[in-house]
Amino acid sequence: MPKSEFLREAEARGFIFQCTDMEALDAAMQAGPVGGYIGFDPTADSLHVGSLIQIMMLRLMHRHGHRPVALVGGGTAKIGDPSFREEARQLMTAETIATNLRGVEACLRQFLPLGTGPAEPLLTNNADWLDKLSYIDLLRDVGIHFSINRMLSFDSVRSRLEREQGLTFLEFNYSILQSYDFRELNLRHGVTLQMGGSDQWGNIVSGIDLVRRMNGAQVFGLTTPLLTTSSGAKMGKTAQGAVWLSAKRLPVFDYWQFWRNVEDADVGRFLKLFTELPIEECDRLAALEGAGINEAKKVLATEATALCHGRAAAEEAAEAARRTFEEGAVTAAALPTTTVPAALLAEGVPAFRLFVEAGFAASNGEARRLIRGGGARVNDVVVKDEAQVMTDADLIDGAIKLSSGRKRHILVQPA
RNA sequence: GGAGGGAUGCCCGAGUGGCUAAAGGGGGCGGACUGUAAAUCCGCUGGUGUACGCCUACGUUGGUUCGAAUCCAACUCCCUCCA
Repeated sequence: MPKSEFLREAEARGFIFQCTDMEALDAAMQAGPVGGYIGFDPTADSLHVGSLIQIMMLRLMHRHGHRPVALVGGGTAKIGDPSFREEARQLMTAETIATNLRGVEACLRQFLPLGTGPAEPLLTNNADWLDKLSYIDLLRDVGIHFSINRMLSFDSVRSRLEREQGLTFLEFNYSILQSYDFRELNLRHGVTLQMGGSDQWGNIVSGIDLVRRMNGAQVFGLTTPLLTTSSGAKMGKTAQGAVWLSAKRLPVFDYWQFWRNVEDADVGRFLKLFTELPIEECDRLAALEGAGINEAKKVLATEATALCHGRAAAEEAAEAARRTFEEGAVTAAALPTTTVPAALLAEGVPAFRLFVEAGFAASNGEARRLIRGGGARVNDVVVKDEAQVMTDADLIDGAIKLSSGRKRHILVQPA
C-alpha cells in the first residue's frame, strides 16, 4: 500500500496498471514534488476519450502538488509509433502535424491550467530537441545504449516481426526517440516519471534505462490500464467514431450523451477515473440500484463534461438532455445544430435528403432505409413517406429537429 | 535464390463458369422490451432511382466464353517451407 497521497489515490481510483518500482517512487513522492510526463502524439487535430485517462492522471498529480508535464510529439509524429500496430502509420506532412499540434494543445489546455511556474502544468514539444539532432551524434551518444536484441524482444515489436507486416527502420527508431525525450525532460525540467498507457510499457522502460545510462539518474515508469467497457469494447469508440475532446469535432451535447449512455457496470469505475468527486461519493453513486443508477450516470456525464468543456456548457447539455428526453420537447437550445442552404427549404426538399445533409445517413439509400425502418422523425413525428417534402413551413423557432432513433437529435437551420 | 499457398463487401470468412450484390458470423443502423443501461428478440446493411432497371464491386491488367469472384496469362503484394 503506497504512502504518498498521489499514489494512494491513483491506486484507489484505478489508474495504476504497472509501475517499475513502486516503493522507490512512493518514497520520492513523499520526499517532495515529482515531475511526471505523458506524451501525446498529434495524430489528429483533437485528442479523444482514449487519452483522457492520461490527462486525468496529470490533473491528479497536480492536485497532489506534483508537476505534470504534457509532451506533444511534434518530433516523434514525423515517425509514428509502431507499438502494437498492424501496419505502418501513414506518414504525416509537416502541415498536418502543425495543424494537429495546435488542436492537441488546445485539448490539453481545456484540462490543464498551463503555466511556467514550478508547480504549474507544463506543455512541451519534443520537436524542440528532436529536430536538432544530428544523426552521427545520436548514434554515438544514444544508439550505443540500445541493444537490438532487447528491442526485438518487446511484445509491441515482436508481433510486427513475427507476423506479416515488417517493421521499417524508421519506425524502429521511434522507441529510441521516445527514450531520448525522457532524458531531455529529465535534464531540462527534472522530470523523473513517465506515465502512459500499458501499451507504452516497452517504450517507457527503454527510456528509464537510457536516463540511467546517460544522466545517471533513477527515474520511474507508471502505466495505466487499457480501458474497455464491461462488455469488452474498446473505450471511447462509438458508432460515430472516436469520442473527441474538442467541441469542434464533437458537440458538447454529444459528449455529455456519451457519458450518460455508459453501461451500468462501468459507472463506478468511470466516476473514479473521469470525475474528481471524492471516492466515497463515487462508490455511493455506483451502488444505486436499478433505474436509480441513471442519476449516477447524469452526475458522471455532467462532471466529466464540466472538466472538458466547462461547468456552464455541461449544465447546458444536461438541461438540453433533460428537456429532450424527459419532457420530449421538440426543440432544446443546446442540441447540436447544423445548417442547410436556405434555398433547399424554400424550394422544398425530400425528407431523406435532409437526413443526409444532417449527417444521419451516408447516402440517400441509407436515409431511405432509416425512414422505412421507422427510425426517422422530423420534429418528433415519425416520417412515414420517404418522399415527404420539407419546406419552410416545417420550421419551429427557426429550426427543424431531426431524430435518428431515440437518441440522436440535431437541429437543422436554414442558412 | 528455390518450392508451395494466398489476396472476396467495414472486419472475419464461404464460394471453383450462369440460381452471386455474392452464404455465415462480427460490427453498424433501426424497431420491440426497458431505465437514454445490459441481455434478448425482430428488420435492414454497395450506389442511383418511387419501381422493373441501370451502374459499381471479389488484388492489378489483359484474355477465353453467349456468360467469369470462379478458367488462362502476366504483374503487384502477403504468408509458409527449403537454402
